[in-house]
Amino acid sequence: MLHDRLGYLLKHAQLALAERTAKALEPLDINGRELAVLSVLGGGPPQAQQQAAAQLSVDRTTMVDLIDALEKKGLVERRSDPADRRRNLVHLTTTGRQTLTEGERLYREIERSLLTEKEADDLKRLLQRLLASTSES
Amino acid sequence: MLHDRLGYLLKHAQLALAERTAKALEPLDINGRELAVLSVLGGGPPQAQQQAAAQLSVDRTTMVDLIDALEKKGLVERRSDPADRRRNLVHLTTTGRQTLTEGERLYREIERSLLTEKEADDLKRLLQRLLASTSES
DNA sequence: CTCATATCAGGGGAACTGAAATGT
DNA sequence: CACATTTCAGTTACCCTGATATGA
Repeated sequence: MLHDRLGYLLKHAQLALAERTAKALEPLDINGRELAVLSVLGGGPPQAQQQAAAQLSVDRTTMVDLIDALEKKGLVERRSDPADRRRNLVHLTTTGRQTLTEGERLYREIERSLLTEKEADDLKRLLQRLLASTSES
Repeated sequence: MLHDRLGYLLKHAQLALAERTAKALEPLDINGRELAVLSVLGGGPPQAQQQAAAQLSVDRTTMVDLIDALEKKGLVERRSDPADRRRNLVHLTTTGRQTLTEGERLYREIERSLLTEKEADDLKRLLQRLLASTSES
């Protein structure tokens, strides 16, 4: 049976969740990836792009485009780091912070509507196991 | 915490597994997607392309390219259905069948090396739950 | 005429490589 | 000089839309 395959299930679960998330975030004019970027940037002091990229495991050049899009929407601002002017510290604007807060709320709502809390915890634990397992060997 | 997010975990677990699978299947000159196609085609009587595409949830035009690649490698053959000449019934060649058997063996080996049997079962069950949940609402 | 199947041309979005510009 | 950060140009792989040819 095909639906027994981990590869198939992972791919389609990811696609379905991404689509669902995109639809829910439409009113905020962002998608799930952009929310994740906002989340990383808003979680602490402003970071350089590459640091944020590393946390999200996205390519440095992909991060340029992501920040471009968020900046165009007025959600973040690049400001060159006075201590090291090679770096752009990415700050959230006031709107960006509001969008982050509301987006996180909507995202949590989606997760809760799809799985029980225990199921979600179990699933995350197993996925982390799988990730660790693939990366170590 | 970012690594708490289902979206992140699903995406990266899927990528990591696909990469791992591709590497393991390299000796057979196929990747995980192609193995999945062989698996669907080899699981019963020869099917038309669109039927196979539906089972894999891939686009009909994507299936054309997938079959093209497998045919070029000598693993499958298109033969027009005598009963309905619009259709191409896709047959596995002898080599294709051997590749499928060996590929399935390697794939099961990967799954077993990453997770215990119980973990894999739990994970698959939860992913199926998630998929069902996203598609119904 | 209608519908179904397969194919092809083209485009969008994501991700990467390699090189350049700038600064430490 | 070597190295780090960002940016850009170009490429690749993937999946889709829309049109066409063929046949039921």
